[in-house]
Amino acid sequence: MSRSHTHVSQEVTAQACPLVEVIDHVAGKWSISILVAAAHGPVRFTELERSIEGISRRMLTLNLRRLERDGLLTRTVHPTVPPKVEYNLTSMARELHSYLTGLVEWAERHRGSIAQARTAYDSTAAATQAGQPHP
Amino acid sequence: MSRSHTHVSQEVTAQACPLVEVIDHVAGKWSISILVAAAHGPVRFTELERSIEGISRRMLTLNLRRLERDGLLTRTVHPTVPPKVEYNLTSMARELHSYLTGLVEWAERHRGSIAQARTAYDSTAAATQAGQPHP
DNA sequence: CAGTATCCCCTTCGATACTG
DNA sequence: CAGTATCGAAGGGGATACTG
Repeated sequence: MSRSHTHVSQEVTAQACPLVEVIDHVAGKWSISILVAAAHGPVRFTELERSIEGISRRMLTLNLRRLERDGLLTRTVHPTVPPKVEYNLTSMARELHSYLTGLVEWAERHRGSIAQARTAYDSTAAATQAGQPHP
Repeated sequence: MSRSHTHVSQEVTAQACPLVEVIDHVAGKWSISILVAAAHGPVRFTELERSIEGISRRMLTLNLRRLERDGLLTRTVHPTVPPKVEYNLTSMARELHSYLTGLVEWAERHRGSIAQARTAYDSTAAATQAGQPHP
């Protein structure tokens, strides 16, 4: 996304770091899963990989790096063999955590209603214009 | 190791509406902007288009449809000329709204710290491996 | 164990143009 | 006003293979 017209003069941090981008990083589906999964304490790479259903190693790494860069996660490497890397939430991220769990709990509570809403919407669309992708 | 093993995944994904997908729809950057912008009352298409900085008409339409399909927005067409379409949050979405504003306020509060964290991270990486992230 | 690197598909998104 | 249609560029994301 490129800024089309911006109030360029004053807040440099706002320029370097648009709100929408922060939200995008923090509220992406993998970010949320990672932050929630990492909240209960130091967590290792493979733990995350196993506990987050459907994430690939690549996506996990990418998101981990981005969250670390944004100051939401700390990454601690223990110079042992085999290597051991632990991730923790920063205090900033711990503050975020309650909103995220609120969101996740909301999603759990309403998952059923949403599924129903979709079915209803799809059948309405089918009745209206009789052109649905094959079931 | 199944302590803190979340029971939300396996059998639920068998259903049509995985949790991660719900979260993705509801917490995407445009979805959040739209839901927050639509919270204060009936809002029209062009109002949204103008109030959400950086969104394209296409993205607005796509996200609006998806939110409507998921049962988070109602779309009311007034058969006048010129046409008038109003969007409202459903009660389900109104419940979501507090978490979303919490998130947005968090992002506003910490935008500066995040920008700093990025700068720090980037200079550390540059010092460590003399290789900048791809421009 | 904890990643990187590479290939490649497929979705996302912006730009633009057209319509009821 | 409130969309829909189409195109082409960008990059998200999976599969796989390799490394310190």
